[in-house]
Amino acid sequence: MAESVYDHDQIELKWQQRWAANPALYKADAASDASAAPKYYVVEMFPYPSGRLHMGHVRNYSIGDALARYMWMRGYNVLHPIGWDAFGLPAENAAIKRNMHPQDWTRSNIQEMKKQMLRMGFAYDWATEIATCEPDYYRWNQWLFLKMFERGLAYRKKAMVNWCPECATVLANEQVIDGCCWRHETTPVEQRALEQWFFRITEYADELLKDTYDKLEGGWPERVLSMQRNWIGRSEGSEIDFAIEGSSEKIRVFTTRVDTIYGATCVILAPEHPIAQALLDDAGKAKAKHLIDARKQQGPGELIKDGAPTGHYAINPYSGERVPIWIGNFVLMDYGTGAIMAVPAHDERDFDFCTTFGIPIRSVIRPVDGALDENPKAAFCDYGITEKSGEFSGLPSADARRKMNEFAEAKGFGKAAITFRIKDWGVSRQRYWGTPIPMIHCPKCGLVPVPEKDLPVTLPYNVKFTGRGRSPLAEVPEFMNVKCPTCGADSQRESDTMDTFVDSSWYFYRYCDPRNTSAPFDSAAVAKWFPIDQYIGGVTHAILHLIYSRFFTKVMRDLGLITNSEPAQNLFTQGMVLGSDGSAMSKSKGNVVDPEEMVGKYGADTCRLFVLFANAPEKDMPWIESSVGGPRRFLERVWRFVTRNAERTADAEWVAAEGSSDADRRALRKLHQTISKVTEDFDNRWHFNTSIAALMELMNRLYEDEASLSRAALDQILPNVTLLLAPFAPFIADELWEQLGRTGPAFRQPWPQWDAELAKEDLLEIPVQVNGKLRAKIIVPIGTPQAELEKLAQADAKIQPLLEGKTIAKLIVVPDKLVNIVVR
RNA sequence: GCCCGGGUGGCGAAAUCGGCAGACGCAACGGACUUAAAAUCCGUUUUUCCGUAAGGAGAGUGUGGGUUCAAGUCCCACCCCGGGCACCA
Repeated sequence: MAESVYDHDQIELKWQQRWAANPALYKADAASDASAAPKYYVVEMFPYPSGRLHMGHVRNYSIGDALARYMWMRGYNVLHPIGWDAFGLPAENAAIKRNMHPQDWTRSNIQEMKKQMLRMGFAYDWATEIATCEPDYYRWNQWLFLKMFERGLAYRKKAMVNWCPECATVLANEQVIDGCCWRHETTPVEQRALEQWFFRITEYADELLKDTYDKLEGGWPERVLSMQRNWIGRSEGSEIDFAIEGSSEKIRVFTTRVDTIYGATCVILAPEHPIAQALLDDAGKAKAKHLIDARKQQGPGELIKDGAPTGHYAINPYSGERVPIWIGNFVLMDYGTGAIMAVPAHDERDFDFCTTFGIPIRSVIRPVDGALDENPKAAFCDYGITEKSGEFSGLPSADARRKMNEFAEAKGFGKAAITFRIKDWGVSRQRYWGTPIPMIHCPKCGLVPVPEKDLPVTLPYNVKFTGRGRSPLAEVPEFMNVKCPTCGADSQRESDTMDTFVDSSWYFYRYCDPRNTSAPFDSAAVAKWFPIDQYIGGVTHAILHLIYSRFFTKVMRDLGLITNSEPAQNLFTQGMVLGSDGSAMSKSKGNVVDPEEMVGKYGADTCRLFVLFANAPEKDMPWIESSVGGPRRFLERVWRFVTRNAERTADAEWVAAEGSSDADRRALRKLHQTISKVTEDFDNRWHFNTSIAALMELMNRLYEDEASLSRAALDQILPNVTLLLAPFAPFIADELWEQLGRTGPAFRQPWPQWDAELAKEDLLEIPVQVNGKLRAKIIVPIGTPQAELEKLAQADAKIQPLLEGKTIAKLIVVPDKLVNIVVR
């Protein structure tokens, strides 16, 4: 075979067809006897089927694919599935804006994206493909919902939603832009209270937090863990009851600084607090409503503190003091108890609020080594020593907190308490394109779950999408009208659908048993594959998806469905792909690059190599298309080298060089060093940019000595180069493999082994420093002993003059590394 | 404000455990090949100064200090950029 031209289209289309003809190619081995290969379960976060693959996907899936192929070559039994996160708002927006049915739109997008993925050559087992919008998947969302309802983990309560008065509809958070509706940019969004469904994730808050330390540390990126810990936001403090003067009701406040309670000069309620609503007159209620709506419209960080007195008073249970009760916009209803005691002397926010409204400031904590500041200009928030605190005076903050908690408990007006920042997960969406919540509202029996045998509750197809009014499902009588399963009375279905994060919270379990019609999955099938060995996705999901799926795992464990407590042993978060302007690629910025264009021009192999070569995968990747020539030229060089050397025998020049063992030695040494380098990159840190750089170095070396390489050396070099390339550029690898006369897919060959002896350099260049400055280099055999290095370094022609007339104070010799002579 | 990342040539980046800073690639320039161009192959490319040259001397990883024989790497303080959270009591 002679050198030929690298024609990516011809090669890649040929292999795409061959692979498609063999669907078992990327199938995991179902056999589970002890002698079988060890399992490896690698999952990349499944995409939302927008219709087009974007560069972020290409990056994510190229990383995962390289890993999957490598693990196959290392002899593992690899499960590498893919699916579609197919429910969601964009489908509905498309319906409103372009009059396309969400289901048709979604299904055709899936077909389109699947085509693109096949073109990229990703090694997925398509037999496991799932789409969350199909009833055979979402029925198990409903089934899990019912199980959670049975256990009290799914419940209903009133909650605020964004409401656009113009559309007369509920808006998702992402449809609210600067406090206004996405379709009416001058209409402020209002807050309305609706009965909605929640998952009791707070029940698992402690375990979710604890396992970030006990189970995930080491396997998950530290920054993801720290984001989750902040999100869970565990906080130790006290709950204290303030009696309301002239009422039997009490206001319960949460504070982390009960030691400052003698400095409390008012109690502040969230405007929506039920007690506030009871205490306020009509004018006060109007003010409260104003505070609530205004808060939503203000961007984060710019809320100006506002509030009003209720005209009522509360009694400090420690001091017996009478303090005014206020409402304040900075007090959050859904954190703690929705009420605080304001201690302006020792809390910045309270200081701010109280100075605005002329509420007194009283210091009760002094610095450990200072005096009490009676007229503070700012809040003193550090721990210190209590003063003016009755019987608790003179104690360090920590002791005061403990004693005061004990006191409150003994007297029955309070206790030590732990509060979490994380809230129960609101799963109701007033939307069409999601999983119907399997509940029935019966006028007689109340809330009745849909019996399991009636699942799935399927989405009706004929629905009008006006973008107005309540949930679209509520307008479909055939869907809504149903007999109560308990008493048979005319009833209404729940018209809300589930948050799409429900779909993605357990999809990787379904992959293990994707066509099961009698359960979400077979427990034994899951036990075989879980936990996921490697989960890969964007850091954008660091909190929501990754905490919800951890929650689901714990719930499913407690339901007896699975035995693992965490879904993924290892998590890898890749960086974003940035546009040429350095900001995230987005349609609105117009800096999006379509992978398909690039694949057309350069081929999928080049495209994959390009995204992996640009930089380390966990870092954000700036998009500089002009550098794509590098990876492309590299593949061309590999192609030419392998094709023209595959059968080279009768070349006179070459025959003459047959004895040239130096070239062989150098080439083989580089080959084995490269195998070692690429293997280490896979095993330790996935810096594929350096793996590919190493392959490029190898090619450069091979070109240099090409004419002198022996047949024997080439017979070792050519197949190994091909195999080293296989995880990154599967098309060219399979083609070259075939051209080398081999059979079977390249990614199923054993991964090349390196020979440490062959990889070893025999001569080393050792830098010689004088006083830390590089002055000379000596060439020595590897392993030259310390004494010998000392002698050689001092004898060097460049070093000697520098030593003349000086005394050697110190001689540092690191064998095979460097010599440093310290002179005086 | 708090919590994470990060700052290295004209550009993307390497430097994995404190040991030769700039591997690999892009762009640029030069050479070979060619009637010519493209492609390809080979070479140069951090920077300043001295030298006709071979070569030599110095500086250099955001800034300022420190530890060390030796610092991009460790410590302290600060500046800038990106991301997350943001009145969480």
